[in-house]
Amino acid sequence: MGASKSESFSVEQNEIANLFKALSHPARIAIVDYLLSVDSCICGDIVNELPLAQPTISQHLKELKNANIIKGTIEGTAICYCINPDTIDKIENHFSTIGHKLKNKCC
Amino acid sequence: MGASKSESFSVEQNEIANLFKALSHPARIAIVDYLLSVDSCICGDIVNELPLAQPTISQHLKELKNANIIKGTIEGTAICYCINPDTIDKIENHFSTIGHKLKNKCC
DNA sequence: TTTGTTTATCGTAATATTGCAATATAATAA
DNA sequence: TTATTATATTGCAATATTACGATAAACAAA
Repeated sequence: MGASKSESFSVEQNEIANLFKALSHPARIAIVDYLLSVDSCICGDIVNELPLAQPTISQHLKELKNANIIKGTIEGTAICYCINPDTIDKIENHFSTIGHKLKNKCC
Repeated sequence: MGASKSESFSVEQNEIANLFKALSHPARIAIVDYLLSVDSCICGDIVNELPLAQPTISQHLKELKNANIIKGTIEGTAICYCINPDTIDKIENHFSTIGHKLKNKCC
């Protein structure tokens, strides 16, 4: 035992939990912050922006890509990453729904 | 090696990552879902609602409490948990900010 | 007091995550 | 072709998370 009992929960609950898991590390938050801070989507210097080794950043980028939080397209020799607005919308909607449900309660 | 290099990132980045970490497990999403589904905040039967042992649920509740996502107040012999709207607001604002930043870009 | 009920903590095994050196891959430039 | 540059993958050690049985703590009821 020790593994997450994900099969005991709904597909939706697992999906949203996986989205949050992708954002649950400060390095990945920093990557998202950086992608938002540059004007265009053309990047390829994330490695120089973060205090982590290249393989580590590559791994974090992979997790963000798997969760559909960022998209990467090949741009010559570099890869151009940018944020996937659809996924951001999805998370926004999740919290907007929670917010509405909370208004019908007192706490 | 192995441990997260959280000290390399900003306080804000660590804070928001910790919020997401608290929500990055389907059991904790299920707990939040359940708290939203009951009409009042009076609960104490979460253990019967989830397919996990009581110590495991107690541990998940503790993590949600530490992240300020839920609040617990003693209600006689049971404990009454409810969602902390301030923290939900905080996360909503985070994504609303991201949404606005994204509108100034093309992807 | 004793009993039952509810929640928390301890201890531990199974599993997952994190970080990086070494290496591989892919594409361009010389 | 041979560099050079950018990114990905592999392998592994360190650490963190997850789950739960056993047990404790707190408290109301009998």
